[in-house]
Amino acid sequence: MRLPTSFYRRDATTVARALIGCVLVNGARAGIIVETEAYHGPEDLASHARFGRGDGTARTSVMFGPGGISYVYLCYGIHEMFNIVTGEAGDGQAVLIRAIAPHLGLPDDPAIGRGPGKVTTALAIDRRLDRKNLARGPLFVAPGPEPAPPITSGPRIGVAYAGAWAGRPFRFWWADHPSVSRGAAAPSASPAPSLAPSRTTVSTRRKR
DNA sequence: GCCTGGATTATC
DNA sequence: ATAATCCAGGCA
Repeated sequence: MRLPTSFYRRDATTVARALIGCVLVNGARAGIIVETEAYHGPEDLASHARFGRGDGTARTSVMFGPGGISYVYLCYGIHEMFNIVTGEAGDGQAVLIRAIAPHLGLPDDPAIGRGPGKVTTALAIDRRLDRKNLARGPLFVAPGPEPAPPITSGPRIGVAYAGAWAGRPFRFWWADHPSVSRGAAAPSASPAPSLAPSRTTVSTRRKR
């Protein structure tokens, strides 16, 4: 059973949240989606859609098509990123799959799909699977088992350049799940920093 | 054409 | 902290 096209033809934020707990399948391999990010249309300064639809030649033109199609691109020259186009034709939206937990055909290691580059490596997804219809073919998403998992949201990762859009809570993850790429809830597990001896180097600068 | 900078990850 | 490594956008 796979999710129907209608599932994807909704707002990116709605789809990003709804995908948590679903099963991402590529052939004989599958993982449970535990972390996603919503990217909106041209108004979203963090989105690849921010430069407009680019008349057919642009890598991102697929984002302006109807929901339910894959969008796979190369980031930093090294990592393949897997996205699913959402909304209606013309919207320019997509959801990035940032982390999966191993399910079928994968080593039972919570780190195997922890991070967007790891997701594509684990499931053997690359740019040959760009622009594929998830309603048919070996690449698709199936509904997850009930009950729905606990979901938390927060700012997207690595988009500090996006001005006001950088801080919006468009990242969703399965609360406290070990395969989430960065500090899920970390409820009160914090600090108590006081007893630490003075550090000699002051490298407190945080880039992203 | 040339330059810049990423929706990252592993390692120095 | 930074190398690895490729492509799109911006400008000349």
